[in-house]
Amino acid sequence: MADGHRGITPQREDFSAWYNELVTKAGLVDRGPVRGTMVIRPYGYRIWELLQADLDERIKATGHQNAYFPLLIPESYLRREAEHIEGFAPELAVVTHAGGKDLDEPLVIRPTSETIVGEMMAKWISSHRDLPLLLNQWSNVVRWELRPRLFLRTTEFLWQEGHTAHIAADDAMAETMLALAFYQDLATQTAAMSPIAGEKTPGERFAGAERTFTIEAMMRDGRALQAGTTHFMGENFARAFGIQYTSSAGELRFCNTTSWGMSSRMVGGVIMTHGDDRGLVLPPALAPYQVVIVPLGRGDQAQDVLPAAIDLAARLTAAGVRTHLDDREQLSPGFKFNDWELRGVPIRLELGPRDLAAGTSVLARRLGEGKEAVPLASITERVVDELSAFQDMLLARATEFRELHTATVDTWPQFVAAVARGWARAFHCGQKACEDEIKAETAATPRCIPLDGEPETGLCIRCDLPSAYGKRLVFGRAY
RNA sequence: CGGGAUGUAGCGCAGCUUGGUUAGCGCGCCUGCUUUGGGAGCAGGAGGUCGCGGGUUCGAAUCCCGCCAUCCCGACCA
Repeated sequence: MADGHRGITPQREDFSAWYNELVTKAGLVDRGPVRGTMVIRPYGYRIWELLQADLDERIKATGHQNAYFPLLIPESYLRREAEHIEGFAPELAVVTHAGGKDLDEPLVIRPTSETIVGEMMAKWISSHRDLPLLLNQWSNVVRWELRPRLFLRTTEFLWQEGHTAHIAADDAMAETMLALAFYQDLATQTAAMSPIAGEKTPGERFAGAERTFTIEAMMRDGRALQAGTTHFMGENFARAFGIQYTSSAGELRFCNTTSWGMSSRMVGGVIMTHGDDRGLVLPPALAPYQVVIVPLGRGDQAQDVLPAAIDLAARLTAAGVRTHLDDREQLSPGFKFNDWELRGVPIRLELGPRDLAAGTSVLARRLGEGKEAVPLASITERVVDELSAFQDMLLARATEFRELHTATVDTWPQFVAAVARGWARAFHCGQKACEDEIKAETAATPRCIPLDGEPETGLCIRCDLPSAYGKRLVFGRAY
């Protein structure tokens, strides 16, 4: 039935409306009572947990340890690093009243934890033997952003922040690149996104960092999403917080530090990378349910079908497949099909009297046409193969989409056209003022200096000065 | 902070211009019966301080003043 209230606004009609309707209708989130806050519902939180588990494993496997630092930070800490406070001051939430009285010193709700981690590192590090110190924390942070968007930029968000201290700048740089690889691998292998890894231009750097790196993913509206970021701080924070060690030669030296983060924004990235007009499309590695079984038939028929469905679910679960049996009696099969398509389940299995008689189950993929009857005897192997193929297909599709919407350009009109529908690879002079002009005219910003870009020189796409980075930059409109 | 819009049942909306009995509709929810291979049908039922505060009036969801909140588009940003 074509009841207008069902379904969601098509992407082409209004991408933002599509996104907002989808995240709520698919049961991922609800809005919180405070502006810009969101309640992450079980289905959405499970996706986050799967991302979290995957990344946490990568972090621990490389010698990092999890710790937890306090939510409240003395305001004075933030002021220790000049650029840092300047960058974050406008978006801080500050507690000025507690325990029934005004506080002597206001407490900042962490927007990020460099300062308090730095303070503690200074206490814990005294010798070169204490280095490197490799820490990570999973936490929430609060930033009073001007323009919230569900998952992409919420007032409070969940993330992971790595903080490390090293002897040599080289070591800290290697760490910065290692963390970038975590994100690139997570995004590619697990989220089936196809981001470009690269360095931020000086104008886009993290407040207080010497160098900032990023992975930039392309959403289906052609815009860019920063999906993970790593920072080489040099000695900036070490000097601000007194993070010093005595070297083997007996000299007192400052550490080189790094920080790096991946947030719940990534969930929004997954949605906008793969979703379509029917709803979510989840990569199997992140799908709360990889397979949903819809039993068909009722009454006497159900007496045969339901036990068979339960058995099928058990076999799939035993094979390591996250399986859900949709045994809701009051809902019709058609409703369930649409519901699970909205919720992005990669594979649906239908099991009814006709299937039981034939010894099969009908398999339907979230993308692609048609259904197929699969023998029950070999179904677990088949499902495992299908999930793997689905995961690969999504990555290939995301990569193809990104390439199709990225143009290498050498003239301003080409540039304008390219960033209107996707990304442009172009030369830039490196001047901040020139970046600003480009942004004012096209809404596009330099997303990154791609790591894998070919060495090349040319003239700035905007002002014709010589290129500053020895290769083309990726430009795009960003979230 | 600039521009635009909206606040009426869990959700989506109508009613407001031209004030007037118990404030409606669709979806959802509850009960019963019938249904179930692509968003089921019928019958009955529950659910509302009409965002908040003033004002005008015999009478305000409706008119006037003020306030608050949220959403969308920009600037800021993971």
